[in-house]
Amino acid sequence: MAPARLPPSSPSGPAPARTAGVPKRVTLKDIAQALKVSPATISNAYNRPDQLSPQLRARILETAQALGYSGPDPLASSLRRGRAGAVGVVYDATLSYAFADPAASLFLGGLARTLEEQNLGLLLISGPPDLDRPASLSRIQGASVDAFLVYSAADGSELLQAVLGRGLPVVMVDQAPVAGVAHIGIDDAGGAAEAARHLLDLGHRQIGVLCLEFGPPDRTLASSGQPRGTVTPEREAGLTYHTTGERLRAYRAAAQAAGATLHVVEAQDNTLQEAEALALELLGRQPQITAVLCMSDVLAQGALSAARKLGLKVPAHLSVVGYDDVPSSAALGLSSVHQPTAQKGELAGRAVLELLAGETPRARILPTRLIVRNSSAAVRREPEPGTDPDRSG
Amino acid sequence: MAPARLPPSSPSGPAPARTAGVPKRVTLKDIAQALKVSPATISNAYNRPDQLSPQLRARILETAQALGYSGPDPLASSLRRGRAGAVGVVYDATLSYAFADPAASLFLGGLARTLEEQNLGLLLISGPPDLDRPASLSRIQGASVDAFLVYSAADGSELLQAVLGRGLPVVMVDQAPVAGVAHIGIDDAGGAAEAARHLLDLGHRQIGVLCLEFGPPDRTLASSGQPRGTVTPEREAGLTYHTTGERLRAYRAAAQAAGATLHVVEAQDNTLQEAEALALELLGRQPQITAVLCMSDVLAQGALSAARKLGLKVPAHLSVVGYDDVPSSAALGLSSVHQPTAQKGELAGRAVLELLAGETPRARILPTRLIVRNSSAAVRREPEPGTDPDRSG
DNA sequence: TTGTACGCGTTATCAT
DNA sequence: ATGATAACGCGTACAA
Repeated sequence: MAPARLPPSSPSGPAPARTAGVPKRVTLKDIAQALKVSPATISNAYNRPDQLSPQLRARILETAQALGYSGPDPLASSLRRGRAGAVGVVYDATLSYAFADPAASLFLGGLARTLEEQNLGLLLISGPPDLDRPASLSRIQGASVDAFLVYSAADGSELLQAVLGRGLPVVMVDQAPVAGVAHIGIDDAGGAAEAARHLLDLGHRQIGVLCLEFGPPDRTLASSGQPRGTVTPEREAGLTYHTTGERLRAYRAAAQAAGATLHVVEAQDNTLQEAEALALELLGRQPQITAVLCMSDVLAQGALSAARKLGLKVPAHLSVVGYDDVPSSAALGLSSVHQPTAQKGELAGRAVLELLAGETPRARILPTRLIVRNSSAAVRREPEPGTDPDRSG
Repeated sequence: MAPARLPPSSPSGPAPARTAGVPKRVTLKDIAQALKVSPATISNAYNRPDQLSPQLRARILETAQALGYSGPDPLASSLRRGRAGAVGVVYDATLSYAFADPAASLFLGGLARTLEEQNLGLLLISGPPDLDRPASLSRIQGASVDAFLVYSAADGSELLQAVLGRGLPVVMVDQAPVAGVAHIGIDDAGGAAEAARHLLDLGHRQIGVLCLEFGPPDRTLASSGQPRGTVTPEREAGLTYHTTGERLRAYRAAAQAAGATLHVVEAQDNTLQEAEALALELLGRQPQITAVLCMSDVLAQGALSAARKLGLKVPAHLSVVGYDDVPSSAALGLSSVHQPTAQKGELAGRAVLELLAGETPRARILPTRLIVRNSSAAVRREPEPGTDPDRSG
């Protein structure tokens, strides 16, 4: 049967070639034959109009239209030229999660803007739908791209290996540096330390920490009797997400210096819903907590939501500090660590372009800084924290 | 000079072939020659392991590794197989704007999830960086894809024409239906009508409307003396974004039926910042407004932000209703029209898959429904609206 | 200004 | 289980 091709439904377009038995695809050669011209001339008509008499070119375009030929096949063209015209963007998580984070979107936007300049497309390649590694790997091996950009993959991830194995130019973003690979990142630790010190300076000493994922999901955890998000030593041993590690270590160092106690839980998904559930559980279990450090604004927004459900006023009863400073956080009055997310995307794009041009981009670490809004305040000096009737809500 | 290829920096990998003058790329044929085997066998070693003695396959993989061959070239493979392994996603706006909307992200996430099942990649193709139509068009013509998905393009957009011109399967989402083209959408008008009636039922009769873009930017507006966002008859004549049109007409019909007055402004960008600025201007100019209808939650969040800056309490002084019901809106307590955004993406993906399989997907219009939260309330019966001291802030 | 010839790297088919 | 051959659709020297 005919392949899944819709007829050109533009009312203006003439009908495609004659229906001669097999609906064979029209190619450049067909046009050449129809016009008794060389294929090269047809090619030139599309790619180098200056090599052609305008009139011949007009005739060519015309009969091409008439025969239903819509220009050189991009695939064949790419093969011949040796450039795919696209950059592969690899995430070590399902795309649906990637897209759930506004920060990721911002980054991709910046990246796209830069790559568009050179007419490069963005081929999105996500991590495992669940745990289907092989499928992801084959998607990497089969990607028609000129370069790769790896974003937030776990240290030593198979995806990373697969990408490196392709032997194409690679730029890594928000990852542990790998020797010989271009690299763009932010000052994760600096921002985290600033956030932690901010809360410590406000007098908080019992601080909850909502972490991003430590690493790929650990199935063994599901069966343990512990509440979701519990950070066991085993779990912490699998701390392979660079960003999570950097931030957590910085939180801890600051807390230790101030003699404060951290209550750390891990959000398996970077979603508002997950964060809300975790925060509810954590605050219920540890009512002495007066502040929450969050590794993303999405998590922080979940914490805000949990606070509201518990009847806790922010920042009077509970301080919340996020990370990323996504646009909606300004509207929410959320204190957060700002990072130049879109710029990070642009720089990553530049790095790709430089690599493609044979240059060697230098590694860049972008600055972070805390933006204080209305979600953080000095700890309340109460007679008996924990017996506050407000907290029973 | 050597092309922009990074050396395989994995410490375990052996060095790539000998450095014999030209760093010519190793191909399947090279492996075949090195092993004195047929190219077909090498191909089989990668694609059909069962057609091979395990030992021969092992030898092949081994020398491939030694020679720095990382498997069949995806481009050549695609050319030969006749499938590009990717779907082109076309936006009629810069990707950076596309990504700025959480709803768009959600949609893409759902889409990606579905396409991943068939190992199809997502090739993102955005509209003009500014007004550089030709570049966008060439990106469409040069995209190595098996199908296209067009999302929110203007009616009759050149991008749309270019896509249709490729003769590939096409799915359109959130667009005016085009005969013969698969189509997924939502009940834009129904949701908008519900939102409007909600405010009207609450007694609001002076309602601001923050619209999404009417169509591609109109340069002539910039020089006119009118405030940004003003909806002139000329501008409204260029109302080519289907979603905007559907929603606006529904708002108007409902308002007219209730004898209410609408104050319509157009946000040229779907961003919180733009919406905030527009809302500030609008509420300053028309203080009698008691409610704002917004065509997206991003715009609504901007309106909330503006209200705060004006010292207006929501919903006591001002009601705000959004559209899309993105995740963060729940945390903000924003009343909004919910649409099954992620599901829309999945269905769009299904439609693409069906088209690729030679089937004809049926058009689907997904339902919308208003979610009432805390940003909308009955209009205040005040002695003199407009003289309220609170509003002078 | 136009044509010729070849190669890009792979895979399907059919044979052995 | 393995091999030979012919496409796939196009771009580019180079020659005419």
